[in-house]
Amino acid sequence: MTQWKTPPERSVREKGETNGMTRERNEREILAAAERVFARHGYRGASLQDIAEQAGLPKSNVLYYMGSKRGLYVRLLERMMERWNALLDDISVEDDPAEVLEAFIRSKMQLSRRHPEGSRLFAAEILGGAPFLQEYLSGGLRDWVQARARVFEQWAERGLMDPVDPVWLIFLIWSATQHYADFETQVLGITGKEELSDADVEQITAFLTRVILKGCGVRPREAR
Amino acid sequence: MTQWKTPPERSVREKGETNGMTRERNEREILAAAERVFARHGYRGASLQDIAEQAGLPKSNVLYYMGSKRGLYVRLLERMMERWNALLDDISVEDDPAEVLEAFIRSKMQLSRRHPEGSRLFAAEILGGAPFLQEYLSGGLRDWVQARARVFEQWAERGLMDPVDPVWLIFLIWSATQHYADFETQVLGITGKEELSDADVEQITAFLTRVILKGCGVRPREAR
DNA sequence: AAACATCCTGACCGAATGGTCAACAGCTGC
DNA sequence: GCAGCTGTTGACCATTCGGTCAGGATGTTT
Repeated sequence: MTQWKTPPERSVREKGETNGMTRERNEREILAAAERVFARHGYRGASLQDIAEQAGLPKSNVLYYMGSKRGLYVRLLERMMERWNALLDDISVEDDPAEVLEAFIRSKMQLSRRHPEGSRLFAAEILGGAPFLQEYLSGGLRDWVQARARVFEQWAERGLMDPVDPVWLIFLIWSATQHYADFETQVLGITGKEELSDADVEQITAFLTRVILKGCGVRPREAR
Repeated sequence: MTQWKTPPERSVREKGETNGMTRERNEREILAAAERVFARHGYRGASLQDIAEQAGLPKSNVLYYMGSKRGLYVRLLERMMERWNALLDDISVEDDPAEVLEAFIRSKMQLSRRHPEGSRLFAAEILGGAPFLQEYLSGGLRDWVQARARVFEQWAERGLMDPVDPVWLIFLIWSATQHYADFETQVLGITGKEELSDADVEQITAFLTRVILKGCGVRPREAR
């Protein structure tokens, strides 16, 4: 006969909660905890035990909701890709380069700031050779980059900016903004700050905008 | 009585090799394999079994040389820090900003290119909250950054460059160059290349130098 | 050739891993 | 009030983890 422990003192579900509410709350809690753990330790290094503890649930419950470690991870990646795809969705040659570039830098910076764990999760996936995202990188994201690169080139032809390689420019903006999420620990350690305030972020955004726009010969609107 | 397997077909050591040679060769092999695996999967996600297989040795042998997983990891980090510290070792206010910034960008780019695994290992450590490097970040590296920031500020005072925040400038250069090691998978996926050639790297270096120097108002020597 | 140090490695260990399952509890619709 | 989903969870499993160790193999020294 199996020896059972004493029954649990309390269920995780709040007393008056409906089923749907419980699911929603627990899933949210699990996804948040998992994003932290996967971002910090990568796919292999993350453990369901750790995720479960941070979500305040038993490990079995995490598997009940998410099915498997792999499924949970993929779901997090997809959520992050959606956020990314919403960025700078429509630009055209008719737009003002200064406005578009500043909007790009600003919204990318906000993505890093609003979802630092997601940004780091993405970074960890790439560092590990992007086993789950390779298709996306050479597919959807590639098209995204190429389309915007085209617009940059046309701006250059019209003399609105220097004829720099547009793909390297996109990578430059990407890396500079991504850095503040991925390397937050380093930035804080070196600056001696405890956290980056809204004012800090605004200052960094202004710095990046100024240097990058000037660096590729884009004149701010009012200067034309 | 313990049941022994058939004796090994061949020892790892080559037949005529002296002891010292063996140690050197095996340690080199282990460090290279470990750098790859730690970079890809982070500290927790890396397994000694995996490292041992990639080094072509039994797991016990890895532990014989390196003592422990932790020790191996720390040794790799220290090796990478040495490489980093050798960068841009001495600059002064009297130097030419254009020369120094270009040298900084170029040497940092080469570090990413020559030691991509080491760069990624470093990135993974930071992503994980820098449990082994926190002290270094808020100590030695902080001083390194502050010292160079001082010089940048003095250049700005002398009108040799725009009065931009020097720390954000260092981070910009850092992130832009680091990106090509850490996100190599992404860069290759998006550009559709199989690998970055020397010519590609030269082109990127020139692009970054041009944009960043122009962006913070540094005139190349010949233009003064 | 004997004595000694270094090198090598399979067997083994306790702990932790992702995942399954059966038993139970609570809300929901009839 | 009762049947049937939905939610909950401890026990359990095979595998892998980092690490230890004994004992054999090889190289070096005398």
